[in-house]
Amino acid sequence: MPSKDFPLANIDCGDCPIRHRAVCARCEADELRALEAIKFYRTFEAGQTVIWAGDKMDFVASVVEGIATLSQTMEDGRTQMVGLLLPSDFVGRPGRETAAYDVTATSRVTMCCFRRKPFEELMGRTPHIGQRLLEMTLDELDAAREWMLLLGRKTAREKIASLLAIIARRDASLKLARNSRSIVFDLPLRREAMADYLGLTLETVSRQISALRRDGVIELEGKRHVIVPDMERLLGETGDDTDGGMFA
Amino acid sequence: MPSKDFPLANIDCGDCPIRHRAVCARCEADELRALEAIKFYRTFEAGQTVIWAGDKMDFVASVVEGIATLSQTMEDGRTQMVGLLLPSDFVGRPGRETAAYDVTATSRVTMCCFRRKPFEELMGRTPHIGQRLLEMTLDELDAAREWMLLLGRKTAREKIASLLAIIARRDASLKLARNSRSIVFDLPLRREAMADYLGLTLETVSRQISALRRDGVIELEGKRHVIVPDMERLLGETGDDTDGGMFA
DNA sequence: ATCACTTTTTGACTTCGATCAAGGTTCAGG
DNA sequence: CCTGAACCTTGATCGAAGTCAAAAAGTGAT
Repeated sequence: MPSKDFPLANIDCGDCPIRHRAVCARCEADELRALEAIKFYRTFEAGQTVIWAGDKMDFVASVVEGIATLSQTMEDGRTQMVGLLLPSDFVGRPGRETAAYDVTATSRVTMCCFRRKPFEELMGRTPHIGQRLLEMTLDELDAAREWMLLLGRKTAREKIASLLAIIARRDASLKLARNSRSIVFDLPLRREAMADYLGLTLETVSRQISALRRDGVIELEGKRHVIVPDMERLLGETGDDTDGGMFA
Repeated sequence: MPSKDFPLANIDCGDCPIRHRAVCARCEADELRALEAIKFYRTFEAGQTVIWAGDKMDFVASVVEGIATLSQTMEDGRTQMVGLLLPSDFVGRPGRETAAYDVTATSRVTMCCFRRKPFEELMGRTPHIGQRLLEMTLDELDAAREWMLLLGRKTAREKIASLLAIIARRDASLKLARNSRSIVFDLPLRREAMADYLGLTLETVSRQISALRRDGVIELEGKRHVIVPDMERLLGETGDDTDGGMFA
């Protein structure tokens, strides 16, 4: 979950890692060379598991393109998604050998990986990388806590509206499509993945999306393409404080 | 939420900040002097609000004694606890002016506060403080994600069992009370606070505690004093993976 | 275009936890 | 010891979301 100050629009990872949120910005030339030396790219197909919880993970990585999810599964199969990884998000934890969660590619995903040990050494020599990572981690913690409120206290309808609002906000590139107020975007997740994210069943997700459509809060073209005629209206359905304006 | 490697037993904040998890361990004499210069203590009575979400917060702090909670409230009054602050836990975010959550003292709480600006400067000069804070933040993120699984996918009974297990684990000092297998501890929260933590109502919390008592999973002396005759049994009720042994 | 497959929608029914409403405990202070 | 307030328990009922089942819509390969 990225911080609000680094919307996707700012990211262009074609020149990775220079533009990476985690490690760019204040890096000097020799640090960039050091990063270049330990990086490599990996691509995963849609549906492919990037790594299983408990596996040894000898790299940390940054999502360059595509969408991946972090999730936990109980023995009996119940699963809860605990993070959505969008381009520029960071995966893996310096100082930890094994992955704590399953990481799955939702679409075709390219990651820029850094070998863990050398990355940790570089972090030790370069304080601002650690500082940046701290900021990002604190942002993720805030996002996780906002999600706890959603999971613990919101109704199914509010959960769906919140998810749509979050996707709309992150998919800032499409904000101005069509004219004036309308916001248009594609759902990057299947109904089942949405359910895993929201702590619901896929049937309930489907029903609530249908209900929001019936009530005119959203329009659908196909199953994935969403049109929000009035963003304020959608935000009103989230149960969140609307003043302060996330879209201000 | 503290890391597992720093159980409460290791903490003795009488000599704060030397023994603080966040800032101790590797500090040199002059850093300790710098910390001494910017610290002050504050005490809050049970039930008192330490700080409201949105308030200006010009310090960061470490809990020395007592228990406080972090929580979010929606306009209509629904509230969700998002963190439990036990002794040695850190509150406040370097680089942020305003509090993101309500902080409330559950019991009488003493905090060791550091003025934020000088603390941030010290952090800039002393990389290992930032590193330690990153480790702690990552631990909190893991705890938050574990909590997301609980909120999204566990039944009321599993939620209660999980909370009891967590409290039992943190209250390590009392593990060996009585003989052999029994574990004994006091609940640091009222039923309503437990409900806010678990995403339930207080009635459901009460009912499920009664059910666990009826089924012999726990015994109660008064409302707060809990005896767990067989920890494995309780862990079996949490829905979590039991192998790997959190109590190993 | 057709077939096989996955994903989504919708319907009927059930269930878990919320809600509403009494009572019961515990404990501090008179 | 009594009283009031805060906290907890239990019961009856209700409703939101889960479960089970089937049909519809989309997708991709031949």
